[in-house]
Amino acid sequence: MTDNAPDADALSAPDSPQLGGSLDSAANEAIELMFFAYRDFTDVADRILEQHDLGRAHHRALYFVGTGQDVTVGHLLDTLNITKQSLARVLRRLIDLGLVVQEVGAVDRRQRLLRLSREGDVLLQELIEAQRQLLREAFTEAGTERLEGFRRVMLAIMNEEDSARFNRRKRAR
Amino acid sequence: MTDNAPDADALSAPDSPQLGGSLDSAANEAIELMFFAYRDFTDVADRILEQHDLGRAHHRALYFVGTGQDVTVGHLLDTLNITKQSLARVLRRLIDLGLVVQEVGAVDRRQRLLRLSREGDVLLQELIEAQRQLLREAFTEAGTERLEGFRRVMLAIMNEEDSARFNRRKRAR
DNA sequence: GATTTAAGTCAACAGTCCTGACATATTTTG
DNA sequence: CAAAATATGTCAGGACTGTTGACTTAAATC
Repeated sequence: MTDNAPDADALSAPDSPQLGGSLDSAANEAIELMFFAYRDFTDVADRILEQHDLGRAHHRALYFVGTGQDVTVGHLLDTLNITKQSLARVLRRLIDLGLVVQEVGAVDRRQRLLRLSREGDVLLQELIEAQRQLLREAFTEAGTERLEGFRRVMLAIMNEEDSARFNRRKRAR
Repeated sequence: MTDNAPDADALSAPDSPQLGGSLDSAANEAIELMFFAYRDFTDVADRILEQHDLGRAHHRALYFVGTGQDVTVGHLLDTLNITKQSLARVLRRLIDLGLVVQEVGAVDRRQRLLRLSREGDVLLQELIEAQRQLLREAFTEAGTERLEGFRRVMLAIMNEEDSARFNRRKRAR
């Protein structure tokens, strides 16, 4: 290997110049894909939430209460990465509306186990179905053989903490 | 083909029962992938923005000013889907900080053409590089052969207006 | 010259997030 | 058992981002 061999850089750098460059332009493109796709993905739920005078924060709380088991306030704080005060306002509203109910924990009576009421579940299912429909159509349009690529890349974008959380939740299903 | 042939439903329904069910569970999974991946994707930029006392709204404005050409206030309003007032506050700050500069439009003097100052470009490049790095690593981890699947699904998730906007921007690059 | 368009601004309000402090009940620990 | 730690709830107050609606100015267009 001489100093000016074309692949001298390729071996010392993390990626070959070509691959690195193509990864870069793919990443540039993906920055916009993330922005627009996420916006449209949340939009379909936002339209439903509007009719109930609820926001995204309520959606998130509703979602993780409804799809987890033995969810406590602490679990939610952990999953959502927000402060107690932020969650309290949102949870208070959901409880006052009768969408979420609390029970004193059986093993640890300091805990408040959260679960959805029937009305809460109806709303959550409506929200989930709207996003599920969008995604089903997207998978079909893109070709279901491309689903695995999408899954793996999204999983790789997640940090370790969140991918661990994701896998825990998936295992629990 | 008889009425009770196994593929009778498959042909009349949008999806076969099995495929529909597997699409549903893939979509359920994808709902969480979208949530966690987007959060971690924005987090890497948020950490940089924090150091400059800027928020996500500033990031978005900076991004579309910096990556577009002959960007006017109207274009930005259109792309970001927010109100004039919301944008005004954010843009004012960016201009006061000297990150964005305005010029009177040459063809239409009512327009204010927006562009980044050198400092604005430095910051934007720092933000883009942080997200690009995350995505490069994700692509490598997932395997670059999976990139196309990711791209196509994300594109299919976008609504028509946004995918048209995305393609216009891409063509312009 | 009248109308439309692009942009800037003002006032006011809502939702979501934050920090920090403090109270209560309950569990765990020394 | 008393002390420390934990789970939750709440108060005060501040920041950012989004909304609506109305009005002004300047320039382009009809």
